[in-house]
Amino acid sequence: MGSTKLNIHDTENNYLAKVAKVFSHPARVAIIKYISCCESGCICNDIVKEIGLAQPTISQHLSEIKKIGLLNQSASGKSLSYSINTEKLNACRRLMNDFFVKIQVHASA
Amino acid sequence: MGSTKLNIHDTENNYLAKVAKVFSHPARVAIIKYISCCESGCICNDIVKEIGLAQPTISQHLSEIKKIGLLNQSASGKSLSYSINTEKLNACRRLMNDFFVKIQVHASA
DNA sequence: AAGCCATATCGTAATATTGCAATATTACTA
DNA sequence: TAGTAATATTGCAATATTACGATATGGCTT
Repeated sequence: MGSTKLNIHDTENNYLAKVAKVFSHPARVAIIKYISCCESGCICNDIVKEIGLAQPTISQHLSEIKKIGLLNQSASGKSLSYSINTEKLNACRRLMNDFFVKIQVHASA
Repeated sequence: MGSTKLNIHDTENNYLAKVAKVFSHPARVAIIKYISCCESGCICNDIVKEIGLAQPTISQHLSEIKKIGLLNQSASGKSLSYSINTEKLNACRRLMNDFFVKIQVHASA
């Protein structure tokens, strides 16, 4: 008991929930915003300074965001540089928006 | 320790995370879809039969969805009838979409 | 009023998430 | 190659979430 019963739901619903979960924590929202604002990539260490959480915590959140493929990562000297994978972001935007639109259409029928 | 540090994030990020959280569980996604498909309101008991989770679990999920104002509720005989608050749904859609668009624009700049 | 049906709430067990200190790893630099 | 800076991983404590049985509540029906 206690864990989400993924098996009783269809793949589509599970995936939408998985994507939404990435945006369901304010630190991750802030991290994504911050990365998007950095011209030509964002140094990981700067995120730690910006957000106000400990380095391991940021690292953990970054890995959650990476799991759905939303980040490009590249080495930049001894640091890592992150940037938004805009294609994936667009896919997320469409996924969520299509969901809302579908609900709206059905609800208004 | 352990709990989300809401106070270090701004209201906007906290609210977006709160909204996204509603859609971050497949059962809630399924419930919202199901309600939207029912012509003129959806009997709560039918949701229980449809989704395959126990009645108290559905009730709990419904209350999470209600918390952001996404549901209209009305008595219908001895049952409750739920329907989607389409205005609120639209607001959620815009909130998420504007967020994605803003990220996209910044990331591509 | 007694019984029944639908929903909510309570209590609790199982699991997941959040956050951080300590430590490991990786990569540059002197 | 030793030292250092940046990031990841590990381990763990605190809290939150998910799920459900038991029970309470509220409204029909007879």
